[in-house]
Amino acid sequence: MIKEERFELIRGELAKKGIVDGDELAAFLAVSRATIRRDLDSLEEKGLLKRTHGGAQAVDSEDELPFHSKLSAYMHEKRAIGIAAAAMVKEGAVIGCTGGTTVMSVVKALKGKPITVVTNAINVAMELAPCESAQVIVTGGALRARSYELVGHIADRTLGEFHLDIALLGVDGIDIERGLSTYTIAEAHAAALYMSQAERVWVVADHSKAGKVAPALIAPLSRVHCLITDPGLDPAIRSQLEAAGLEVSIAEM
Amino acid sequence: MIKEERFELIRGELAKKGIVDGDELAAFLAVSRATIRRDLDSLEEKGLLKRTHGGAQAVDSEDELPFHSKLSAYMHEKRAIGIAAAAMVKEGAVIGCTGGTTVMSVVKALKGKPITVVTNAINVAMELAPCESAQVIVTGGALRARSYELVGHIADRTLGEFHLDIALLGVDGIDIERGLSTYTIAEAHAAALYMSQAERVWVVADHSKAGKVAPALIAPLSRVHCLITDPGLDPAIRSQLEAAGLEVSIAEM
DNA sequence: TTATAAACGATCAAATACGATCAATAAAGA
DNA sequence: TCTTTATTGATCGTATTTGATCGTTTATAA
Repeated sequence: MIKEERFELIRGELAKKGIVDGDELAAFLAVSRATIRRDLDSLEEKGLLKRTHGGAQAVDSEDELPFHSKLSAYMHEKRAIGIAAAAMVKEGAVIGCTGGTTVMSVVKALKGKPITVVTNAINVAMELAPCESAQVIVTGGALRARSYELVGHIADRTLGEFHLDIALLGVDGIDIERGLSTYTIAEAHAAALYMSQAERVWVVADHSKAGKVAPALIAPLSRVHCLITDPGLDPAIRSQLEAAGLEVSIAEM
Repeated sequence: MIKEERFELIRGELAKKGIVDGDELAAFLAVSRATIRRDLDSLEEKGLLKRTHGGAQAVDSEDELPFHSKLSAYMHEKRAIGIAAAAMVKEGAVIGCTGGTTVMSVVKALKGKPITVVTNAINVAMELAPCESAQVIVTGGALRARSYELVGHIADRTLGEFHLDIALLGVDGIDIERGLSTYTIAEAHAAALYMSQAERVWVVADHSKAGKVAPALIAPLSRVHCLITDPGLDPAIRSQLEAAGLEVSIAEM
């Protein structure tokens, strides 16, 4: 095992867990703690992580994309949601992923897990491309301008060929009355299709989406099994959602 | 086993794993470590990998970061080829694109043109995603680890639904006798499929690919209409290719 | 606040890989 | 065939990396 190999594995663990422990890394990579410290120093110098006492933590992805950072709202919340949702995924699961920034957070946290991902979002696929542990299926279809989602009959047909354990949906609105919604018809159609193919439906969204209704309706809340969101969720809305039968999971931050 | 054969195998391992270990390579290729070191030195000089202590790692073909640019193999040539090939594309054309760094250069140069692109490479799709002028169709399929290409029956079926004006192929070998070749069977299969759907077949490759034969054969040269390469092409090989009926286009640099 | 345990940085010895050199072998040409 | 050239494997001293051991600093809890 050469140094660069360790670097890659450390980065993988970091992307998966967000924070890593020096002792765990030393055991995992079968090297001494001194070496781990040196490795973490090197990686920090490259700006790929931030040292902490006892280990290291991932740099916020906003640092990775300096010019996009301000555009992305609730960055910190989405990151926490991603880690929480990823922790709920069992090994070997088949997961269908829509596009959207919150889903991307989950996918980043899923790196390194042995799972199968079916997606119509090419940015999701790009994220998992370097990862050998996950099998990735892309639906194909026409690429929506200025988005990263594939739509049309090719996407629909491919999606129909898979059975999913989990449909992982990012939405723009969650409302007691109107259910799930998003901004475009094409995305709503794709989301509905994921739902119909899946055993369980998970929705990931930061708390700002709760109580909102976007133009394109996807499905009522009765079709959703689990919502993973951040601690900012209004307790009143949470009660309503849970009364409607939703399992609400709050990510730790 | 001759030197070039080892080079190909090393590149194959590198493409597969991203990082290779000197000892493993020595055992795998049944040569001494001294030879491996010399091989890695040669390959680094060509910009095909980056030496490290104990082995080597793949150059990051994705990152166009300035300080990585020098490491990318024949980067200057590929840019010139991309511009030249893009200039030959008429508005409204339907182009099928394989993966590979040279094809990516062409795609970058095609930005802004009103065309339709059909591709099984998600990095090609990502490149064109922000672009509103081009219509992009992604074939779908299983994502190959450490590559960005989609393969399998889904990709094949989708490709079969399109008629292409131009098949734009990036290859790893162009040989008078053996024709076009690449490193993996899956890529070769995809390339052959593009050819069968296309009116005209263009091959883009830097001059180092001329005279080379990679493990997986795609098709004989008689099926190719045009080769776009850089001025480094050996005149003798150029004559042979032209004698074989190929239109050889040399990019200005 | 103080005590304790853990992690840190600095340093050194051992292991490993490196580059340079040379002899042996294989391939190409006179 | 003999010579020339290129390539390989082995050897040497050097440089890098690693693991262990110090004393010191930092986090946690009593």
